[in-house]
Amino acid sequence: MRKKRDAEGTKFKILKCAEKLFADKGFNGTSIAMISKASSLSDGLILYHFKSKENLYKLVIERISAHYLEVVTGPLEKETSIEEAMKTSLIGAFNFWKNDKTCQRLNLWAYLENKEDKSANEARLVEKLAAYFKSLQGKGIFSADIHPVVFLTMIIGSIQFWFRYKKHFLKILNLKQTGDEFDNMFLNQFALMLQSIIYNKTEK
Amino acid sequence: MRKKRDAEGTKFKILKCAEKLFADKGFNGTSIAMISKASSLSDGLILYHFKSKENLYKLVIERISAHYLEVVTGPLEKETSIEEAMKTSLIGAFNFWKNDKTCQRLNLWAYLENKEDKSANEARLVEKLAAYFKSLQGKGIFSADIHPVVFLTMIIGSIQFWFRYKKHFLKILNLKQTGDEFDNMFLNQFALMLQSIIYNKTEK
Amino acid sequence: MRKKRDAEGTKFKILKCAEKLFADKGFNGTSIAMISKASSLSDGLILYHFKSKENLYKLVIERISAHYLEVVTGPLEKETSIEEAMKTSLIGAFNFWKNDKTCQRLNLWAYLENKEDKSANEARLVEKLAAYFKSLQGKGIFSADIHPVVFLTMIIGSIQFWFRYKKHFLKILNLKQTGDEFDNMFLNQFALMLQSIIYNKTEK
Amino acid sequence: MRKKRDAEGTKFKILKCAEKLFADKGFNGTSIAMISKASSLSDGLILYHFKSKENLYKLVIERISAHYLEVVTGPLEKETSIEEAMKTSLIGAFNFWKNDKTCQRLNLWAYLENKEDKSANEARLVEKLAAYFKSLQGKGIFSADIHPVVFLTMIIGSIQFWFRYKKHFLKILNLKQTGDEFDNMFLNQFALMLQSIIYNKTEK
DNA sequence: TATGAATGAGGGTTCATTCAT
DNA sequence: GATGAATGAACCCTCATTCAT
Repeated sequence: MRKKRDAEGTKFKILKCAEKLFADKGFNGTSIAMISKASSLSDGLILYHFKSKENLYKLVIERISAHYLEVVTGPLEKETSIEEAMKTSLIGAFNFWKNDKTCQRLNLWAYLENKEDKSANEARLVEKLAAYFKSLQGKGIFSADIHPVVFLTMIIGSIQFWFRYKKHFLKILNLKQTGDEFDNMFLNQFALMLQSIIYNKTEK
Repeated sequence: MRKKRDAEGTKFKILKCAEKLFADKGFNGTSIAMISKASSLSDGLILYHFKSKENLYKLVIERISAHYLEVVTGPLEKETSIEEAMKTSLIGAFNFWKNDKTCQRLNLWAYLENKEDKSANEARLVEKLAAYFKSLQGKGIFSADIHPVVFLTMIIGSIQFWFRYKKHFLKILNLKQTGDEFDNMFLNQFALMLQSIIYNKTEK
Repeated sequence: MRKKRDAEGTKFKILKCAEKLFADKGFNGTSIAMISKASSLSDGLILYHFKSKENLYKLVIERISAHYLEVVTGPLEKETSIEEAMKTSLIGAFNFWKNDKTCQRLNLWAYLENKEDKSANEARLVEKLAAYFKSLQGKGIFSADIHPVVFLTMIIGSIQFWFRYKKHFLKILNLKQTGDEFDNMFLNQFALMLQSIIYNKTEK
Repeated sequence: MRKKRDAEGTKFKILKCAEKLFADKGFNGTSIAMISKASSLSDGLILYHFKSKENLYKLVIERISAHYLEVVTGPLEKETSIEEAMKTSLIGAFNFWKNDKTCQRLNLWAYLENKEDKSANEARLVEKLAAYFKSLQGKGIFSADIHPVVFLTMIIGSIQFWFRYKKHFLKILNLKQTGDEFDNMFLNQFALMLQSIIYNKTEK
């Protein structure tokens, strides 16, 4: 049953299946056979198109980090008012990580497996976010004493940690809330804390 | 060739080598052969002492999480003044993660590889930290409106994220500071932000 | 080195080599490496085609028991006179076990290694043979008092035992006959004994 | 917890445990570790006493075949009347194989694993049984035309086959009898068949 | 005698990769 | 482009055996 020849379509299919599996099981935990099974293609074809497993992985990471860059920094550009943009960004970032486990997991895998994206994407992401915080500081929203990377760290680090630990919190502390209720609670209270930082600074 | 007969010593050696390798390459990325090579012992001996790779891994995680529990919650118990304890804890936690990459990486691997610690240690850690924050709230330091897990998330999440991204920040933003200077900057500014939260709340 | 591409041929080759080795050394005594060596193929290929050693074994047994079923029960169907069929069957069964050690050994191994054929072949064999004896009883050849399985046991058990012990008999009793002479002697005298049973019953 | 030193007792214990395991799982299916676990002794001690697994196996087989010789030929010696002895022997042999699976299985294993007892025991067994049948022929019970080994084969072969297949017969033919009822049926009808041989011959 | 730590070979199996088709 | 047969290395694990204690 030879499949009809559609190189681009085939490559895309492989990339998507590989992306899902790599996100789920990492590089070592994913075999070519798994990908070929998931994509209903042959082992040989995957390596024909991508040369090696290593290379396929690299391309998956590149694709996702380009996506990541776009999704995270996109909303920052079309800002309206500062407070609005801030809130939108926070909620946007939160929901992005809430919905897209794949991206976060791939990044973590890449971090651990020492296969972090050497492409320009990550650099551009950090630069854009740093520039964004700097612009907020320029407008007097945040204290200029605080380095943008510290804000960045606090916001992204907290959100990512939240999604990694929320299920443990629920279980260990035996809380009765649903996942969404718990998420909303976190988001509201975290926003409050951020505001308390902003206002405190501006009052000075 | 050599046949030393020191079961406890051998087991410890294996545990340490396994710990390092698991932290570095994860469970799937570490083979028994790697551990045996690193410890200059035979493959068979590792499984003789630890029954299975899975079991060895479990013991490594148990050891490290007991250590983690002690290091993180230890300082909280012998508190002097609240502010002092708070600061000590923050610096303690920061330095712990600064010096002990192993622990953090093992946790991350466990998260990704779906091998999270089912032992009581993690539960106890979260419980203790949550109780600690609750006590601070009871003393009016923090607003009782904020759930302890939110503080917890913000503090631990930020610190862990910092150590994951600081090298990228330095490189991408082309900063000239040394690693230590950069760490101190972060720590000071992060402490400041935390204080701004505390004072803001107490002023209300 | 050589990469012939003949999946069916390869599978057959593996099956034959495995059959011989399993018959010779049993399931536990046969390693994949032995089979791959005997068939001049790689270890991996055997498991590629047969999924697991266990499954390969199952297929070997299935093949041989289908063959066994056909060889043993085939002659019963095209019966001419009863005595003729009886004799033909006896000689047929005797010669089958004389020539095909593989089948008997595989059955014995399966018995000892607790891997007895769960397929329908053995059941059908026993059913057919039992039905055959029953038909002989219906025609008044054998006493209806004797359960078919008792005849069956006596005939098959004796023949199989013969081939297991004949070489010991020859050696221990220091007999000078050739193997074939010895076999013929047994077959003739055994047939005589069977007849004595038949006639005795029919005279009643 | 060093055990008290009792070399003979230890060796016996090992032999008994090994015997049971070898009977159950064969040579390849039994490991030193299994034996050491079953006997609550250390791996090392087993090889200290028996030099090698191969040697232990040989000794187990020797022991059991000596036992076999005694049990099977013992009753033949103290014969009273011929018919009595004949019947007693048949029932004796039947019950021996019914109760002592170990012995039968060890012999089968040895046959398949090409480790058959090269000692004098088997030779003596065959000789004695052959002599016994010859004596019956001398007394006119059996036709002198039939070679003793043919009788021997028919009796022992049938009984052994019975115990190997009775459970299959019950299952395949969907019979409702208990195991003991089924055994009794076989024994009675088999004895009847033997008598029909004897009488037929003597009538001539 | 007795233990159990230590080894190295080999067990079945998975896997990335190659290549004839 | 696409398949899947074929390979060989590495995987975890079991094992008989050795030997320090």
